[in-house]
Amino acid sequence: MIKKQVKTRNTIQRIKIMKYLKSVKTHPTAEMVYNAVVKEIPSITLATVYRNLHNLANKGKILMFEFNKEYHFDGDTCNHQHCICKKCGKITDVFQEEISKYALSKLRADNFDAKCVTIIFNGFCRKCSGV
Amino acid sequence: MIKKQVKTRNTIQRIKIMKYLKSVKTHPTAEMVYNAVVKEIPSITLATVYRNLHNLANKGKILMFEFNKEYHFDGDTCNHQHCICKKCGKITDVFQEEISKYALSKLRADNFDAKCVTIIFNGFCRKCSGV
DNA sequence: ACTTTAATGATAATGATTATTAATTAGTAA
DNA sequence: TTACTAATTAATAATCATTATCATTAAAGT
Repeated sequence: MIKKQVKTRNTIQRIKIMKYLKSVKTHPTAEMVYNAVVKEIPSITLATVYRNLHNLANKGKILMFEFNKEYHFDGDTCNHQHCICKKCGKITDVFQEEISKYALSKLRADNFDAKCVTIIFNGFCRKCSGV
Repeated sequence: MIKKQVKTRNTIQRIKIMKYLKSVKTHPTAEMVYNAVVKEIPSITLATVYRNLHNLANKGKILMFEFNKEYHFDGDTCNHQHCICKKCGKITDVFQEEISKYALSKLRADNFDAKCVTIIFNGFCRKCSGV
């Protein structure tokens, strides 16, 4: 059960991508990340952005979730939750760790070793709830 | 705020799709639903399956969520949770309504009108946790 | 400086989902 | 029963986010 540690390299591409995600409070898609980073590294390609985002997510350095057939990335790996508006798709953060903690502590699933919980509130944002 | 009620029709395609989802405890993709239903209605197409699945999900008659770039459907709309194995992708059900109830009741989000919660436990199933 | 191999850039390929459109058909009313 | 209307279908093409391929480049250790 010894997992061979593939050593990673801190390329400027990866560093810039990471830095961008940390600087932002949104939940950008790969393309949005690309649009931001390409300003600093004109030669970077979308494929490289995807590669690095997956790499970072696998290492647990960023979060990744799917919505509307797109991956969204989050530089904040602290235990938080999301609200997604069913109408406009806007994603906002909720920082209530007790909700995740409760879920994990109450889970009774003998055949499953839960590492973390994804909690998404589905509903309507202020702007869309009156429609 | 009067939403025009588009009247739907109970086509045999829709009925068979619904019946299949109710008969199963898995979380099939559109293609899996197609493979099952095409045995009874050989002329049905994948596009029709997609159309109906979206239709049923929009009406709240089935649940729908994304995983591994695919939509998964669930004929059970009761408040339950899911466990997804990070390794093999297996999805299993958890029926602990109190977890969802707690999350919804504790949520403090002034600008968001939450209708329901999606709770997904990420980890490893028995078979994969020993690897 | 030299070596190793992870990572990149360029590009093609993949594959789930959606759009289009003419033909059907469920549901309703005559 | 028959006719009517619009929802739905089957067939098919198109979309587009993501992934694969591969020759080249460049981190990071020696």
